[in-house]
Amino acid sequence: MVVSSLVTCSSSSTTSIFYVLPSNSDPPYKLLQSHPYLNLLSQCNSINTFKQIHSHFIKTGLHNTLFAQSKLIQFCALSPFGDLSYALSLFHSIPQQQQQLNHFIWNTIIRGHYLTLSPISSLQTYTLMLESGVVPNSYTFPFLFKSCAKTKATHEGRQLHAHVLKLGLHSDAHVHTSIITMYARVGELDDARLVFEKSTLRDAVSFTALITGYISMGYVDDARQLFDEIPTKDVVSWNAMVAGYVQSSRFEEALACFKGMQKANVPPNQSTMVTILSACGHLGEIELGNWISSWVRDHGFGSNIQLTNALIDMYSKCGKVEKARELFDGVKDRDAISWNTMISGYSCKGFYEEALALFDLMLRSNITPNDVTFLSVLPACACLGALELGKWVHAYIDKKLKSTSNASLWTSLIDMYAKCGCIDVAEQVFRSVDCRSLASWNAMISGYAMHGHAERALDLFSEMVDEGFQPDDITFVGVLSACTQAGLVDPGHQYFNSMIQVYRISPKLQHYGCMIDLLARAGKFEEANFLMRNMEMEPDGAIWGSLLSACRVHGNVEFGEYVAERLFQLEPENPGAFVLLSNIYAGAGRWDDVARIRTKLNDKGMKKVPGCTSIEVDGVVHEFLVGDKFHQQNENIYRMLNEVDKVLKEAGFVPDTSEVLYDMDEEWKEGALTQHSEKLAIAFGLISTKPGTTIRIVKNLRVCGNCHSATKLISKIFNREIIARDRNRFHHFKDGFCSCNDCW
DNA sequence: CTAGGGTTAG
Repeated sequence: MVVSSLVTCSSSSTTSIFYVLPSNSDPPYKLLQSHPYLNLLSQCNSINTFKQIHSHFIKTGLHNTLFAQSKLIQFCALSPFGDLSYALSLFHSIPQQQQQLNHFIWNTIIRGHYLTLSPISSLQTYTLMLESGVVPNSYTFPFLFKSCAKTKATHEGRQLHAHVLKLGLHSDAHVHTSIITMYARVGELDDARLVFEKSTLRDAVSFTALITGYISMGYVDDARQLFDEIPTKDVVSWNAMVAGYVQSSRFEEALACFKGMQKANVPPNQSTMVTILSACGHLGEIELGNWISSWVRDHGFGSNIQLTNALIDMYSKCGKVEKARELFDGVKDRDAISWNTMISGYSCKGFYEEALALFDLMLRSNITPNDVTFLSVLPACACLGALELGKWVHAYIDKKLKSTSNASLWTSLIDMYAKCGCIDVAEQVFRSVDCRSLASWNAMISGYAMHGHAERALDLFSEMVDEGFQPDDITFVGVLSACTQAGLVDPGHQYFNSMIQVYRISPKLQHYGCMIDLLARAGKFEEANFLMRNMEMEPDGAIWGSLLSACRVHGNVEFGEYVAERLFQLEPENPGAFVLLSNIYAGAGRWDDVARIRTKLNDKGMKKVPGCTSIEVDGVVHEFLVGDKFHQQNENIYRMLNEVDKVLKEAGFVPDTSEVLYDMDEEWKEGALTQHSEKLAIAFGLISTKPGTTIRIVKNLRVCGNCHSATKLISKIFNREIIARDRNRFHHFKDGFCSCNDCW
């Protein structure tokens, strides 16, 4: 509709290009500008105050002057305290004859529509303006072009461009630049360049408009070439270039550009610093970050919310999360970005409980969360196993953010459900997503893999390929780990080879890691060793660790000693390697060696990472450490533990004590085993949920053989499904069996 | 009396 009316108006306007000379009876502007009531308007900060001022205008007869009317309309249409519909009713109360005399009012209404996020109404107002016989001037066009840019109205933009040429306004600097910006923003770079090159107007502003276009399309190097041609670069052109590098993740170059700016003696401003802080965060450049922090303080920008948000982001990305929180707490008027930045800071650095606590505070403070919020909250739910909260977020997204077609959000939901043990719900979400992204396929495949559903993972991989998706390196991490979890040696080899030969993906350390783990678990230590020696990179701690753990399963003391020695060299501070080796010795009954390792550990002052299991009950996450006695319900939990042990004993359960680190007497070992964190969490689950309810727990370490056997029996005797996530994968315990088939 | 280019969270 806009298109056709523009076309008709454009032809009619060609026949009527003449300017109506102002012939109204307004007093001279100077006289009115100093009128006390007009000064009142500039200080007005609410619509009620405005109405009072308006009534004064009426009482004094001032409202009959076109100038006063235009000022009233200006306030209503443009002020954040204004009201566009009020502006429109004022506008319509002006007789058409009078309207025709005044460009200012039309231009203001067009701008008002643009500001109230209704750019189409701007264009419609423009057509009304033409129909009324008013000839647009150079002030009319910039906001029209901005409106076209915002709605990607390329066709309308071209027509407006034609109008500008017919009216001879193309040599006006403002109009000229806004045309370049329009073409650049709708993605018509060639046209933007053409307009730029045809004109002799080549100042920093028009250059920067074009440069920004190139940057937004990802052509940063072309942008740089243009940038170097700018005769005198001002602060905005420098800012655009610096931001260009940041937006394309070229952070070092952003900092280099910033140095160039300082060398050129162009003082940075707040925009510069916001952008540079982002680069500092990504690079971990805390020193420059600190310097900017002082700059902000010294320039009196301490209460600038954008700068403070950028500082919060920089500090948390550099690992100074507490410093970030201090800044956050000091902000008076936090905006949504402040909250999201802080949550994100916690979540990215692994402070999941803090992230969720802040999210809770955010909701209590009546701040509306958005998709960015949930992209931090969902991974925290996933890692903590906070399923109830995750479900709440899902419902919220369904209700309020359904229109947000943010693909990452659905991927995060799939990942959250998978990691919280609900693989079937993860699948439902996956199936319900309209526009599946590569990431969502990857999340689903990895989800199946960590639940030990190798077949479903591999089927999904085929389905994905059939639908024309090109798998990436992350896809193959999922596929290969599915093979590893299920012990599928031959298929594992086949996928590994097809990754390299068919999909031309060069294997990364993680892929080799899966293969080495797969071979070692199958007891094929020679093959595993061969692969490790022939890969292009050095094995990391995770690979040596998986080998060591396989040695423990297969009781391979000799190779285990060799592997442990490598691991000690690589990660001297990691107690896990000592613990595993000691377990290997214990399994072989070599208690002298167990003692030797223990002494080594003590000499180094290292402590085993304490086992920790969390369980969510009624939306609250409860954490249990080994031998924890600090829970509110401690007595009831231990009463339940005794009950569990009694029932297990009656069922003929004999604890296997070979995995205990220290060579103590057998009775003590048994005592220590009963206090493993997963058993505490399960006991708490048994007393605090209804009979028959599924119990879901998350453990920070791998589950030990003893707890694994015990949990299988508990699932049968207490008739509970128990879904346990350990460091490596999921275990679904049901009716005395586990989904991992005792292989993990 | 109005109008052109740059800014942060994922």
